[in-house]
Amino acid sequence: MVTVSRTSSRTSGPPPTLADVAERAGVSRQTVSNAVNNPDLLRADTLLRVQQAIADLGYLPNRAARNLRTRASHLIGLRIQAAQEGTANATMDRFVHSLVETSREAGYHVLLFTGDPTDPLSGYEDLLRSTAVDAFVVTDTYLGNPQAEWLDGRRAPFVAFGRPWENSEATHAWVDVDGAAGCESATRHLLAKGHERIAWIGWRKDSRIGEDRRAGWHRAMKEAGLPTSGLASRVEDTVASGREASEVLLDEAAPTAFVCASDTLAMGVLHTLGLRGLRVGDDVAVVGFDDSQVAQVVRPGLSSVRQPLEDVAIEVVTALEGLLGRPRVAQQGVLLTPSLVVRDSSGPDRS
Amino acid sequence: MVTVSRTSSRTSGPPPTLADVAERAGVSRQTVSNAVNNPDLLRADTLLRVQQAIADLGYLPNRAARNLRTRASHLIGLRIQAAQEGTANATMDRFVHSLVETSREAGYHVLLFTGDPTDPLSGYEDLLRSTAVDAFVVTDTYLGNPQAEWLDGRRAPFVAFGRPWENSEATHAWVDVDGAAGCESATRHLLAKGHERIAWIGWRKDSRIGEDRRAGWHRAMKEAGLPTSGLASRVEDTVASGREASEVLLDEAAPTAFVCASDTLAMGVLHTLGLRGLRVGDDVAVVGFDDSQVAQVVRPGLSSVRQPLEDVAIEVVTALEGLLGRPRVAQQGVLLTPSLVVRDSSGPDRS
DNA sequence: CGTCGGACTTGGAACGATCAAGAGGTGGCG
DNA sequence: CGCCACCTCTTGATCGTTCCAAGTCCGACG
Repeated sequence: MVTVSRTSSRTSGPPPTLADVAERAGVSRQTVSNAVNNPDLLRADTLLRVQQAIADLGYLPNRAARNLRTRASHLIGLRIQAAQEGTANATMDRFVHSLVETSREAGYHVLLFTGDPTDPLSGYEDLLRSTAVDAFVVTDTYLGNPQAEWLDGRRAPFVAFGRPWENSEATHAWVDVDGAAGCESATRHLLAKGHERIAWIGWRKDSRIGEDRRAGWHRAMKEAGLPTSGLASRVEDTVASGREASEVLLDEAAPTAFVCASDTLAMGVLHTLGLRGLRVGDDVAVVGFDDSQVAQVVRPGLSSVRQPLEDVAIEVVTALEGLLGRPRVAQQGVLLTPSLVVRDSSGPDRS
Repeated sequence: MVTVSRTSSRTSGPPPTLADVAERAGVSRQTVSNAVNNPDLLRADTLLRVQQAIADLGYLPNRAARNLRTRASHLIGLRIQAAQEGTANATMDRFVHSLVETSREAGYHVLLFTGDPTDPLSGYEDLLRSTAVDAFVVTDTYLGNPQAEWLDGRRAPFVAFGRPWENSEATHAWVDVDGAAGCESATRHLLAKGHERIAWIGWRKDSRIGEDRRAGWHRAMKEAGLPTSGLASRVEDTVASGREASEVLLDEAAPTAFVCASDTLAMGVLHTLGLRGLRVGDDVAVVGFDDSQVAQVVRPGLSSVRQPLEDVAIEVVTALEGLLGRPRVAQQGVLLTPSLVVRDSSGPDRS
């Protein structure tokens, strides 16, 4: 088998530098630099000659040298959680993919790091002070984000995926998904099918995200003139909790449908229905949140609210470009609306 | 609220440099550098004085400068796939977490990048030539890996997660999980419960990984003196394929248990059993592969072969350290054994 | 015809760290 | 006493790029 070199036939020696290109093209270093960074400054024929030399040698600027001179790394730091096997993981995975893709188009790469789970700040500081990254994407805001305040104080550019719940006067850029709108549309979807007793299973009251999603369910019910009392349950985000909560609700409030704050909880509901011999969709409808892998492969398919993570990534990168570019373009908050993926667990229209 | 600065009370100005520390400690730049990189070279009292100055100023070496001088970035490149919603994603997610964690302990960070999905090489070249990363972790080896040959040709350090199936004389470092052993132990597990007609649902014949896993099932069956003919099916890795394959197998070969090459296929089997009113575990046992999120939350729980991804990450990083360290320590291949996670889909012992 | 302005190019310095080699002091040994 | 080895620390050069200010060339204009 013959291996064809992709760009140049040079045997692998030390990589070519700006000076090598300059010599070959018969110009100076600076001219080559301009050819790369400000092509407009060169006469057309000179530019062409330089570009040819660059192609011949397979030249690419040395990252470290450029970073040192320009005081920028073109890297974006993203802290990921310790591997907790949960739905949140898969969601984050989708987001990371989109972020990497979008960042690349903007000329940035994504650097992953971890930190002590109990300390929201660990990991950030070292990267910042060693000038390893230009900016951060902060996602771990589920329990407030001291990161925001701290990074702000350090004048470190960052964009948060997640609203500043605690501090409504926060001035940093953020992008978030309107969970309330998602649950509202899920509830409306069930109302349109003829359900009237729709229950909510969400997270404990100290979860701002959980309460936000619950508000969407509540709003839709009130607008339809339906009661909500006794129809809501707030528990841990586990399958077992979802199962237990749905058992209690079925016994005490006899709902015909469930809207859940997560697919994990929704799976718990499906377990309960299975145990009681109730048909999912036909007897009791269920809608989850996150459109996880699980929702897609379980039988019957689980209707679920899907976050537009690709769009979130795009907005995050746009905000980053605003923070890092010249001139600085400040951006406040962006709220995106999720969509509902309908599957069989929604059931048929009720006559 | 009072914000307490974590390390120093300096107002955020330009970050301190080696020279700043040197001046404060009353020594030269080089001495500070040695204090950081080769503390043994300093006299104890001098070292203490320098360390105090470092702490006072909150000094951290500038990454770009160090990278330029040492010709190393302390970054490891990892190419991730375009977001295909599949079980493989979640597996990769677990691996990425472990890799980031382990790399950090070895002084490396993980840089994510993407490439044209149809071109296994795209993305690698630019990072390599711009000296953005020191090495790669190659995971996308499911369809052979021309990457290995190409990177080898470039003398680019890399470690593959996945065996060089095509080229058994490949000399690069790799780490892989023994899928055959996993499926063998899954099959043995079912044999021990008293099953005799155990079917296999795997991937199409051109998948080396799929054939390897199948070999484990085959070996266990042969060792038990049981027939395998008519009990194997090879299909696409989708839930629907798993459902269809299991229907055919049940009709034509009446197996009492299934071993599957993936949780996705196993989910298809569960669907079939549900549709036919067969009790999972009690009537027909099922074992999947990957221990995905799905296996954990479905009811009844799906027994599954779990890859030791944390250990894979450790081995990968060890191999990388061998490649990048001084002296170079060559490492060939490492094969790790997965474990079986038993859940209710295994069913009770058959009398 | 001389000078001026604009377009383009050039050499030198700087970014902040490490490498290589040298300087100063102390002690041991012939 | 003198030489050398050793330990400790310092000095100058360097990595490859971009910034800065000065230089060259050309045609145009007074």
